[in-house]
Amino acid sequence: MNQKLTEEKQQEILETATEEFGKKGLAGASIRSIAQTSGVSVGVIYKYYADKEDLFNACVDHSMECLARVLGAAAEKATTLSDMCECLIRACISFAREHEAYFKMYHRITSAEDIDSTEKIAERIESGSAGMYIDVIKKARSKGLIQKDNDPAMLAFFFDNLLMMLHFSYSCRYYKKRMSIYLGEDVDDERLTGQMLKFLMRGIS
Amino acid sequence: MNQKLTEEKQQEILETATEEFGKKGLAGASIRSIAQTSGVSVGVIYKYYADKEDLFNACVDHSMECLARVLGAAAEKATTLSDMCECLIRACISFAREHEAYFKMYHRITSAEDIDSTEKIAERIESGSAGMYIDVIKKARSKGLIQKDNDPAMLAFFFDNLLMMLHFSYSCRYYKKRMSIYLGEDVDDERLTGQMLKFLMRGIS
Amino acid sequence: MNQKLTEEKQQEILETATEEFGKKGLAGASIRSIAQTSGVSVGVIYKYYADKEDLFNACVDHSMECLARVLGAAAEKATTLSDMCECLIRACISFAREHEAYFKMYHRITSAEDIDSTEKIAERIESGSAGMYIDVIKKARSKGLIQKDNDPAMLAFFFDNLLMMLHFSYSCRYYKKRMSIYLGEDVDDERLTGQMLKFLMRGIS
Amino acid sequence: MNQKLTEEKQQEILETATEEFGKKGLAGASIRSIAQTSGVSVGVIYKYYADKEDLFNACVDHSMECLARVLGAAAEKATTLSDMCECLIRACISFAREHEAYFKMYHRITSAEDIDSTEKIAERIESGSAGMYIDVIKKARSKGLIQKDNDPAMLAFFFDNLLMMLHFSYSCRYYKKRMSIYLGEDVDDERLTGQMLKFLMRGIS
DNA sequence: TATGAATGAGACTTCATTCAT
DNA sequence: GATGAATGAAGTCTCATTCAT
Repeated sequence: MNQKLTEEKQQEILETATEEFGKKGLAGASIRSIAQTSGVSVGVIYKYYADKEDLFNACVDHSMECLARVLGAAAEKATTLSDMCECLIRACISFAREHEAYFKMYHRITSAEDIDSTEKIAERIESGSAGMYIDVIKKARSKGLIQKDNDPAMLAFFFDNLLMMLHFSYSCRYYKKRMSIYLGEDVDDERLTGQMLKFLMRGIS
Repeated sequence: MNQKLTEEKQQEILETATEEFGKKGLAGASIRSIAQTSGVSVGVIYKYYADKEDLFNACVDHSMECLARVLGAAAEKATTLSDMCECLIRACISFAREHEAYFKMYHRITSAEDIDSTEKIAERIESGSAGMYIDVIKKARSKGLIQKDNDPAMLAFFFDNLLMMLHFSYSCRYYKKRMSIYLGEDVDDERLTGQMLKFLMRGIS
Repeated sequence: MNQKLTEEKQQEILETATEEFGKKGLAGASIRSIAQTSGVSVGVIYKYYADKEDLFNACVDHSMECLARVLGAAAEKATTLSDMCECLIRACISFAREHEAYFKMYHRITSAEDIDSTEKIAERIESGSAGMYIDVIKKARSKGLIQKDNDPAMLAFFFDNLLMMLHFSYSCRYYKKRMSIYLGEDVDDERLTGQMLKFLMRGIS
Repeated sequence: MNQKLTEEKQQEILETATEEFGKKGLAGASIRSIAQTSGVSVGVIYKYYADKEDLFNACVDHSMECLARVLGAAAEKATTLSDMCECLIRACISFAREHEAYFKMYHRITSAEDIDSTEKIAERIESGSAGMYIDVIKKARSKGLIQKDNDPAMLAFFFDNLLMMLHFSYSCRYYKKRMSIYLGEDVDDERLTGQMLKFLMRGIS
């Protein structure tokens, strides 16, 4: 079996690791467990990644790329502010449902308190969407759709805050439970989308 | 050095542990490090807490009690919906600034994916505020301040979502950085409070 | 309660400790547990005994004194060899039944492999009975009750070996079970005494 | 140094551990010390054994197998009762001299007072020889070599008791010293064998 | 090149012993 | 003198990382 790792195997390692890190965090995850679940030897992981943290970072990158791709696509195909919001909400919900692991990973990143690169990672992940949201809102404001006394950056911030809580609510155990406390056990996605959209659009404009 | 532990020393252990757990999580934190930072021996921690997890839980309880006390007080002294929102926002910001550790701890709780008690903890922590927010909003709706087609539970959910992101933005490294990307390096609390209040009140009513 | 320990309390500590050491051995026993069971503080034990080993030794001494007293008394009141054997067998059985702890302690002593004083303790404990048994047998031999080609020391050795196995069989878990494998669950002491006496007397003479 | 453990190294661990457990007991023995003495890392021991107790049990099994093999062989090649006794005595002495550690281990087992499996272990170890000895004696009795008023089980019990004391006297420190008190410093094995055989055969028949 | 056994630092935890009260 | 909380060395065990095969 001394064959080079296939591309798929590498992906599998990454997915498995993302799952494990998302579930147990950097400290709690076990390299051996990741290797076993992926069906590779421990050694091979160290051929591709310098150490545990390196693998963790790779998982972060992988998750964030996927996430950005999906949300970016959702935002692009929209024409109006309202449209964009709706697309993003829907994308969030369906993607979070399907790819819990990525959002769990995202949540892990947000709790990295003792890693030096936290700020750099935040910069890398958040700048894009922040800029985009602010731009869209600025344009809407210049069109008179938004009152002048509202700060576009603030609005974008609040908007993204709601979006973040939304995807965590659909992917992380604690937030799932919390949502069920507020909205009951079986949330009607369609209804939630409608209510959130209304809340958002009223809040922005 | 065999002096009985003073009440303060016990508090110090709890605070130090909260800090460490907030920073590194349950798995990443080290009892020895907590003991050293608190200036006590390792053994004494096991006099007061059965094991690492027990200490972790004590930190959770301690943090959540403080948090509930402060936010509860803020909510109680308000009379109108708008008042309550403002008080809560202000309380959030000032408390998060002063007690980062408690909110970091809160954030740790929300990332517990592999602990069976996660749902129970969520229940314990979130039920109170959820009920209260929903009640207040229901009353406002029955007074005609809120349109009938809005679901009070949804509104409360969105409201609390914004509040959560607010305190994390003032206490957790990642979220701090993220806020600065949106709002610049030195956020004007007063201005943020005003903008958020407006956003919120428009969204709700 | 700052009163001097009564004589009874001291005895209680000794008995409790003997029980614990007999059950768990020197390494496995816990000073705190002994203190708690005796109803005294840990500190007081260290007033009377320098350390754990010192307490262990005191328990050894205590057990061996009791044992020697009982067996000595049994041997003394006998006049003939056969009489002495019977008295010793009976004393062994009844004493082992009533004072398991002392014999467990005895068994612990025999398994002390890494203590320097093992040989000294053996000397102290075994010399007396060895001398006595050999003397009695020598006398019997000079009376012509025993054939000349038998070595009194050897006979005494075999005799005491059987006696040791007898008391362990009545006090230690392993040996109890072992005896039940040979003799069935409920051993008839009277019958055992009779058979052993016959075996012994035949063997000796 | 990351060489795969050879079969011999594994045996060495087992032997070293047997030695250490025999000397200090389960509680007193140290895994680290066993590892060091064996010249392996601590971790490797946990590769082969789940925990300390598992290693202890492996040592018990190993010792008992060896012991059973040797004594079994000794018993088998004998044809008469007297022959068997002589063979067993000789096997006991020479094996105990050469493999003190196994008998120390045996002695440890007999002092396990607080382990629930004590009875099961006793069953496993003692049943075989008990059955065999009783059988042999029954046959001898049916041939008229033994008087009818003797209980074969009792005789077998006394016989094995003497055998046990014999091997402990040749392997355990305390019993070694005790034997020297009875028989002098340098015991003549040949003479002891002869005397014991006579004592035994007289006692039985 | 892939493997996975071996390594050993370091984690949690216990408990004999001390000593301020 | 008695107490029992505090100490901290030492134990068991885990797991990231290495490296001979």
